[in-house]
Amino acid sequence: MSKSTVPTSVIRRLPRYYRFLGELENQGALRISSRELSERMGSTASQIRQDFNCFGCFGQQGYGYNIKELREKIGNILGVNAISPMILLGAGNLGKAIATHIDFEKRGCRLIGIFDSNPDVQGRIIGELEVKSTDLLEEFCKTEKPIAAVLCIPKTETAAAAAQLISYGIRAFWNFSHYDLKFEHSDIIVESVHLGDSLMTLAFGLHKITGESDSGR
Amino acid sequence: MSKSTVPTSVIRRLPRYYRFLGELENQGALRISSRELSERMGSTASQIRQDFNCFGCFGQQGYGYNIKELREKIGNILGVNAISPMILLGAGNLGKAIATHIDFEKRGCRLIGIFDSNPDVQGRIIGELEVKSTDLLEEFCKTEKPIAAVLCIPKTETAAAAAQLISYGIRAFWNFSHYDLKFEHSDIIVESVHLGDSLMTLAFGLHKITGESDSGR
DNA sequence: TAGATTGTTAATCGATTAACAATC
DNA sequence: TAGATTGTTAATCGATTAACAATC
Repeated sequence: MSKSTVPTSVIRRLPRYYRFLGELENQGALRISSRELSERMGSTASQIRQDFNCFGCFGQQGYGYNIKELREKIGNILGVNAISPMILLGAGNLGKAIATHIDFEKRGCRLIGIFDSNPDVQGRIIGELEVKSTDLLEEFCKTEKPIAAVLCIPKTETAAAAAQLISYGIRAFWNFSHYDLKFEHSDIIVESVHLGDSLMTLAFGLHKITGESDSGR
Repeated sequence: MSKSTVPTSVIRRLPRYYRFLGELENQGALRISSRELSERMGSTASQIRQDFNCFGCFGQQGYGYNIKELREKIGNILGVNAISPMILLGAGNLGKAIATHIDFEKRGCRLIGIFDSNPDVQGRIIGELEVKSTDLLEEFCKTEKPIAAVLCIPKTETAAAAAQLISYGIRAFWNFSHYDLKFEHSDIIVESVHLGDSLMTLAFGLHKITGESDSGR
């Protein structure tokens, strides 16, 4: 029975809590206080307690938090056990890397199909999946009912592909294309990873270090 | 002569402005008002004017902003012309994808070396670079003086590798490992891309859609 | 019980939005 | 000039931090 709406800022921190708690559990730790966790994670004890309280009372006064229990609860909130079937579009370098590098199962997802419009890559095996033609998408979605799609396709194709996928029942996108997906009046979920923007942010920092010479005044 | 300190929230929006302005320029548009840009980008005109004013006065009352000029100015702030030499560690699936998929040059960076500790991948060509042994790192850094490093290495190796690289003169990291790099008392720049966390955030949204059945009560 | 640490309210801080005078 | 739109200040909103009573 979660509080009405949990702020996105809190939700974005949950996977990180989950990771840190996992490590602590592996190290054999049983309990942790918000203060100690805050020191390890570089945040404040106050924020940690506030965050957890969005979902109910996980701790015990005078004791702290039970690591195993807390981790499980956060896992349940994130839905790591409610596996969602996903497909991936675009078996280029990036698509291949995502498909092989990410442990979908650990994160509440399962990759059940990979598609590419390029006949040259169709038929190749990535992980345990054979790359299929995008012509088979509609039929596949009808029978296998994936709920989300990873988009590793060029910017120019993204809008059309997303629209098509929605008509096939896809409700969420993990978007790696440089196109800014937006669906104003619908409940489609979009999680975008703009690698180019991320690198530019880094470049800005570098520029500040190095470029004390230029500066157009 | 930029204002004392620009908030990170603003800096993170700059690459996106840069992208949208690039598209407008390609479409042949000459000027744009903060209102029109806000509608295209899904933000507010107020925010756009505030953001730009962190760096000085880019527009003209009654007219709006000159697209070409504005884009150039943002590009200069981001440092897209002040090329920083970078190296990449870890030529696995992800490292290979980053090296080939990202246009570093467009974003103020140049990839000048790829390194991997695994002899099996050493010697392979990725893009235009040959994967080198990590044994050659120190010597390479001495002569080529890269300033930043992309980390596509396993979590367990990240802390040690980062410390080593800093001793070789590296000042910034584009971190794809699942390890949370932190350098409390130094001016090292870290831009982390936690793909796993990103997927989990998506999974949370999916869980909310699908999992109306369970919910611990 | 006394000490520790939570849950929760209140205070602060920063970021976003609104408003409007300045000005092209 | 009149209309449009910025630059900038003020108001609002949300998120973070501090404080402390509740309680294990």
